Amino acid sequence: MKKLYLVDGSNHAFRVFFALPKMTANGVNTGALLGFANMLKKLEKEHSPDYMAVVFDKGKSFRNDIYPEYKGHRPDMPEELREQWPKFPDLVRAWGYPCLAMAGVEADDVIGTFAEWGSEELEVTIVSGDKDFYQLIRPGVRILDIMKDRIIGPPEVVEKFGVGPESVIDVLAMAGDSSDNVPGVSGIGAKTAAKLLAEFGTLEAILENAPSIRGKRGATLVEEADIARLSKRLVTIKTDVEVGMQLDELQKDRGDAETLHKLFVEWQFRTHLRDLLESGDSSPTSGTGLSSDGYRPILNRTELEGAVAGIRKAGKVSFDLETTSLDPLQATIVGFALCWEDEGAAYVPVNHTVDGNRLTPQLSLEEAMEILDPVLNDPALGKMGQNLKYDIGVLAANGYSVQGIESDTMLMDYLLEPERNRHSLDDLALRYLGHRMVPFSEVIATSSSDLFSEVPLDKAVHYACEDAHAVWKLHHLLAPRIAERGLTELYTQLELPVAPILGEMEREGIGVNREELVALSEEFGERLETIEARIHFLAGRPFNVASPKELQVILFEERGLKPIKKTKTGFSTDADTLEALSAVDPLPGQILAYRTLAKLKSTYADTLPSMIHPQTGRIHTSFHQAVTATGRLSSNHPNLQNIPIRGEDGRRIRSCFIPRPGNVFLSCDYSQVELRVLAHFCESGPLVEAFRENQDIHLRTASEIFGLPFDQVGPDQRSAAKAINFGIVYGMSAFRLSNELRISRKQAAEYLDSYFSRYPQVKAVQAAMVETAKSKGYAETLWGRRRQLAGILSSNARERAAAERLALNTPMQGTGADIIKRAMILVQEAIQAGEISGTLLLQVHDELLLEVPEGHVESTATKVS
DNA sequence: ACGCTATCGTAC
DNA sequence: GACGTACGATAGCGTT
Repeated sequence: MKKLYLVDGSNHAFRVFFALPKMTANGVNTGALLGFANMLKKLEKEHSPDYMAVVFDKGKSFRNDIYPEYKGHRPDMPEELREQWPKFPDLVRAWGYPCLAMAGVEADDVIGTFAEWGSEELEVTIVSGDKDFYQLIRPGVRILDIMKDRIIGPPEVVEKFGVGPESVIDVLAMAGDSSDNVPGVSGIGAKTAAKLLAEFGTLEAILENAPSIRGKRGATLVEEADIARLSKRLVTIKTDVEVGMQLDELQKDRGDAETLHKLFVEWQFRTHLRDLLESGDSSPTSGTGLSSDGYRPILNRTELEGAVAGIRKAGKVSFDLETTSLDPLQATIVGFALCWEDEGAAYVPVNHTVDGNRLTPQLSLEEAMEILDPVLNDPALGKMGQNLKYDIGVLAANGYSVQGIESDTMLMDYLLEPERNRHSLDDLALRYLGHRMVPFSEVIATSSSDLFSEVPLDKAVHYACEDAHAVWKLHHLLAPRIAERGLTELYTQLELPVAPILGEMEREGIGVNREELVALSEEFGERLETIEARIHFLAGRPFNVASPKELQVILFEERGLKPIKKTKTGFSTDADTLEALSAVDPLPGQILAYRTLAKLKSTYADTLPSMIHPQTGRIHTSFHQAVTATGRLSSNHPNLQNIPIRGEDGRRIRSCFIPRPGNVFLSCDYSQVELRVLAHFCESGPLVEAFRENQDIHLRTASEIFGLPFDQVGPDQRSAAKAINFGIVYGMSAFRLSNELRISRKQAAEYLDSYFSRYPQVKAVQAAMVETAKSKGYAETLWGRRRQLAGILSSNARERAAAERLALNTPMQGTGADIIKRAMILVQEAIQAGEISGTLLLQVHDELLLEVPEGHVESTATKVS
């Protein structure tokens, strides 16, 4: 039997809107549309309908004529959804399904009519979460709640209403419906209605026999008989609407792949785009995609010189290196992809091989660079790429330099949407160009080894040219958007210059004492064994101390300790909890000691030696410039931004980092950079004064809050003030402060009140930041770096509060990040100009670590600061 | 065997 | 529930 699916469009639009977090693409709300598209896809995939229609409501219906208050209590449609409303039919139609909305009736009635028609010869499924539809259930008609993956048939109806589908209307008529504002009979709910129906059979019979029903209920039924009959008319779904369509028209047509493609690009629906492009319905070159027509190899000097002439004429070029490794220190350059025009690109192989033998003909790296080097080093010729830090790094490792860096598409996308976690070229091409790039894995699969140098030349040309081509297109698409949003200075003066500096720091690496780390690992291992034995003894049996799950059993079941807080899956055993429990039991303290050592051993002492580069003998971290939502850098493999500093054993890890002989580490850090930023925003007041007069900032805060002169502030008061200062940066609540300081919530609230009364400018600045975020939809730093705040207008208080904290924190953390990036550029310029001696090694958010020749420390330190 | 999530802990 | 930004280790569970 063929299957007919009738989708309640309005119902799903609302449900997905509330179910999904708010989303925007280019400032336009798209969350509900994405949810709807996901629903359609799921329906197709899991149910493969033969016939289908999507039905929406359209204005008021005949029910408002018979009862003006019908659906009268409904709040207005949220603006974010209203904005998306007209686009649902566009989506459905482009997808290929019929989409209806009829004036005068509701979607329910149209669906009811189709269901009536179809029930004879088709298996009808009504896709909705609305219980009103239960009345239509019968053999051949069922309900699907696709969001809960639930199919509703007669048994489920009985479970919900206590009656079969044939009596659902009567139950609804008596019980009413508060969301639709159907009155029903006073004092009767679904339970009572079902009981009455069981006794009398139908609503009419109940109303006829109402005078004989004892008590208040009988009287009410007599009084409200007309209301019950009205309610019945309201809840009864019509099944005889003049829809002006035939059943066989409810079929999927070929759809409009081009429109669908356009919509998906506009709304940035990546997975749907990928599906669409993979299904082959839309030619990959259609729309804004990329054409591979003009991709060509360059195999000799004459052709490369021709290309250079083209580049000089164009004034700019996008380039991409193909290599054999992601590590610039190990990578062999295999070829150059170049693009200097809207259509077409070229690939210059320099180290391609066929089964290990050098391919002929092709230029050597030296020959190619003879011709390309003048281009790469001509500051007047703009160079653009994707993550140029890498390409420049590889060139640098091979002794070549690059000048005239004009654009990096990864950094552009990062400035446009810093909260995104993917800024890869594949992702950008899909989002902005609607183009699916050939994945590297697919290209490499055509080679006998996993080296790009072994990839057949035609495949290599296509892959490499596509990268350079996509960068060229993306640059021209995104550069105006950067300018529109006032991000040009941030982009050209901050992010672009920082990238090659990060590359240099990565290649420079940092020295470590391998033997010392290994010795520490051994020592920690022995101490861990001792502690573990003690823990097992105290627990009375052995168990996996590293398992929070097992630990929960030991602490909260076997030892009967009182849990302090919960996690998603059980009771928390985190450090705060263990510390609190250690007052009443010796075991938690030992667990804490175990955890601390285990962390130091596994994360640092064991791992760092394996990160030592085989060629340089140093550790080369990766700095990432397009990861954090605020503009900070991140570091991994290993993360050198979280090397321990607190605690004796932690400091021993840190001391394993060593400068080169004859050099010393010079660490230059900002003091309270984020509070300084806040002071800058405040313009005046005690915070500004404190920094101007170079006071101990926490001491000053304590003195203000507690109304004491500096010399009478106690250490506890200073640390309370310190906690508040930290809290200010994060947008902390009184609850959290009370936890932090182990004081009552009331006391904490008093501290905060006292703080804000002494620092009214801070209060005002914070209010202004939240206000700006609410009106603009994003937070911004002093230099205009933006972070979209999706939840800032949310009706969910918790989500909104979280967004408000981001609105406070992001400008401070982000401006701090901007400031130190600026410092990195200035320091690097000074080093290059010979004004200071030394090398930048690390950036740790508010700190720059340099390696400086002994004897130059003082002068360098002075100049850096 | 591998990948994902949860929990925990390190830094600023 | 309740303080922002990261990265990474281990456990434990589900999928291939």
